[in-house]
Amino acid sequence: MVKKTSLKDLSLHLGLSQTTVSRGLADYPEVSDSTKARIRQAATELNYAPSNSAKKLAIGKSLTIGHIIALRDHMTLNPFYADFIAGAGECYAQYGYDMLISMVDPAKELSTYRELANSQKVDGFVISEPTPNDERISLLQSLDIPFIVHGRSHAHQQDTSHYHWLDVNNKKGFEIATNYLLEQGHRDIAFVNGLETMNFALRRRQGFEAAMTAFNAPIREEWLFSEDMVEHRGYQVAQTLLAQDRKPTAIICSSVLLALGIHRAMSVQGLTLAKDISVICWDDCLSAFSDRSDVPQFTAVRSSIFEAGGEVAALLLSQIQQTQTGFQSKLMEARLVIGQSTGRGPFYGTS
Amino acid sequence: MVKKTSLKDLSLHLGLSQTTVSRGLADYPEVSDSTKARIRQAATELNYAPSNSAKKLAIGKSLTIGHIIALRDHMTLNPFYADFIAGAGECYAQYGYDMLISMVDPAKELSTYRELANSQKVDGFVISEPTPNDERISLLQSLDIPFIVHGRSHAHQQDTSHYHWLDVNNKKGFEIATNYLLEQGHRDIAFVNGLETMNFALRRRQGFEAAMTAFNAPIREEWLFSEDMVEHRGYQVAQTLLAQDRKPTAIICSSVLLALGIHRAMSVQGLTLAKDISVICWDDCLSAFSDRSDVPQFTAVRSSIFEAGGEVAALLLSQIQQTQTGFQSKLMEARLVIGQSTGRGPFYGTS
DNA sequence: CAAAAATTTGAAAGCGGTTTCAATTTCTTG
DNA sequence: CAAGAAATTGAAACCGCTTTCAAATTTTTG
Repeated sequence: MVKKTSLKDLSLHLGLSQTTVSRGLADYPEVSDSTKARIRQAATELNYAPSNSAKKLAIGKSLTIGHIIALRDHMTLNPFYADFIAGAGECYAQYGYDMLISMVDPAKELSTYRELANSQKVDGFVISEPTPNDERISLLQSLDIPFIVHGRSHAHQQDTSHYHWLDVNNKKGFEIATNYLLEQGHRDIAFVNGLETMNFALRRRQGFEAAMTAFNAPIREEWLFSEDMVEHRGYQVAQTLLAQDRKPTAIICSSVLLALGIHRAMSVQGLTLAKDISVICWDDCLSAFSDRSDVPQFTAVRSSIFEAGGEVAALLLSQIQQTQTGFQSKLMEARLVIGQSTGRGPFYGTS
Repeated sequence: MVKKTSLKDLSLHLGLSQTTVSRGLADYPEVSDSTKARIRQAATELNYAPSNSAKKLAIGKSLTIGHIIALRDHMTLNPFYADFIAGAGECYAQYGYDMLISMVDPAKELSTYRELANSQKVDGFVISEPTPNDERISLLQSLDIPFIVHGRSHAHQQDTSHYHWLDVNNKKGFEIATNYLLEQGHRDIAFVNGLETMNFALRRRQGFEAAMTAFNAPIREEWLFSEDMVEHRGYQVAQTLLAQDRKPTAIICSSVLLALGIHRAMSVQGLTLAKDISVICWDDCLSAFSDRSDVPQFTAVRSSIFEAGGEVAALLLSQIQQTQTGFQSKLMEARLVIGQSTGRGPFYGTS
């Protein structure tokens, strides 16, 4: 391997001081345009590339954001998280930041945060999937390192002034969806939620219940589900629902995968989407699952998790770069997109 | 924020030289046990954490592996890649390495490799989804930086001595699968492959054809498909197949998503897996799609892409750490796991 | 017990940038 | 044209760690 050219080499070659060369490359105003030009040319000629670690050491920052992922018993990255990271990564690249991803044993999760922060490997963190009363939040607060949470932690719910977050309006999203079904004449609506240990699922349920209650539509306990959001579970839940005497005329569910499973169960029974049962799902716009057709298969409440990743990153970076910034958190709105999976219900035009 | 304790602070506090403290912390043999103990205690007391960038600068390595992901028109991370990364990340963590993920515009892909290598942000790269005659390979070779390819690039096919790779035996995997179907008495076998612009898909096709030919079973052109591996495409292809007069008795396909789509199309027509049509798919054991039941839904050729990620990482690290290592590439074998989607065909027991 | 060997410790020179503060050169202006 | 202002450039300190080479101390040995 050829010896790398350092700033010193470059300055020697140019007959300038390291100072000037450094400034020239960083486009400082006090360097004359002519020398800047010379410097730049020499830099490309000698194929100069600044050493990252030297720079980091000098400026005392890492220009790196950390994402720590706890791998619970080899359960790997879920596809939601992958999209989220992709969105964030795109933003980092734009601002010249790097993304450090650390896969760790859950037992070592907290110590990894501590280590990355102390060794200054990262300038900030993104926390995903906050749990109720998340320990990571208090840890990072005590370490006094910038971070942002994607979603909200229960405990800190009322007092949001203590940490930055970005969340999507889960409640409103499903409130709108439920209202749409109600307006279309549905009353018997089943709700297949994600696991309600997670904050977003709770909020979605609140949205559903708020809409139903406001409309005076009955909520049937046996039509409420809190499931792992995978195809298989959707299939099973739908089987259960379809085996009952009284079947719902509409189902609202928390993920496209669940919707696919529900659809499969319907197909097996010869039932058709929209005509027999209307289905609305929450769609995180995952690249892997989106059908790119003009009229989407499923009517859905959409909120791109990729975009969310980008927003989270942008918020965090602005927090890091500005010395004194006002408190910034952000609630994104999801939007209802009508697809082919919903139709009119028996009470259409009644109200 | 409290001022971080540096090595100097620590040595001053201990009344020792930085040299000794540094050695003590790194567990060098020439430091006496008693001083080591003192050093360690003081380190924890003062909450000392070494600066990463200082270390990197001193040793001239980054202890970081780069994964560069080109985001083609906002198409985000595919779930395969996410699992792969998770596997690799776990390995890196074990060896004290970090993983740097860079999402870039495809136009900037090559320059990003160059920049990361030159600025010494990374000590090596993992290349995924090699294309025929991949430019990245020649670039990294010329940059003289360690790297490993997951999969193989066409051009370098015969001459594999030029770069390290890890691949799964795609050909043999589907050869075995096809043989299984043939033994079970199937002859009319359709093949729904991934896009055959990709090397792995080509190899799978070779496996299919080899088995069919060896068995003297006819290959029907109109039963060969090369598709995007998404649920929707599986559905459509199956619809086409099921609309023909002569239907296959078995379908072999390149992904679980395709299999799900095929299954959906069958359900719509009232057809049952195994009984009416047998389906075998390639299963990358993605955490998101695996059904955790004892008897899996689909008979499949399995090869964990998570594991592959780990192996790739391990191979690369050993390459980096050993000064002089023999050439190491690795071919992993996939294994056939019988599930509920296959049954006997019309020619069972004939041969 | 002195000399040689082994064990510990330390001073100082990097690693490759950034940045402060001073020095030099060039440009204005009375 | 000399003096002051403005524009450029540079010397050297510093970021925090590793490592070479020398020095000091302790142990072993004849």
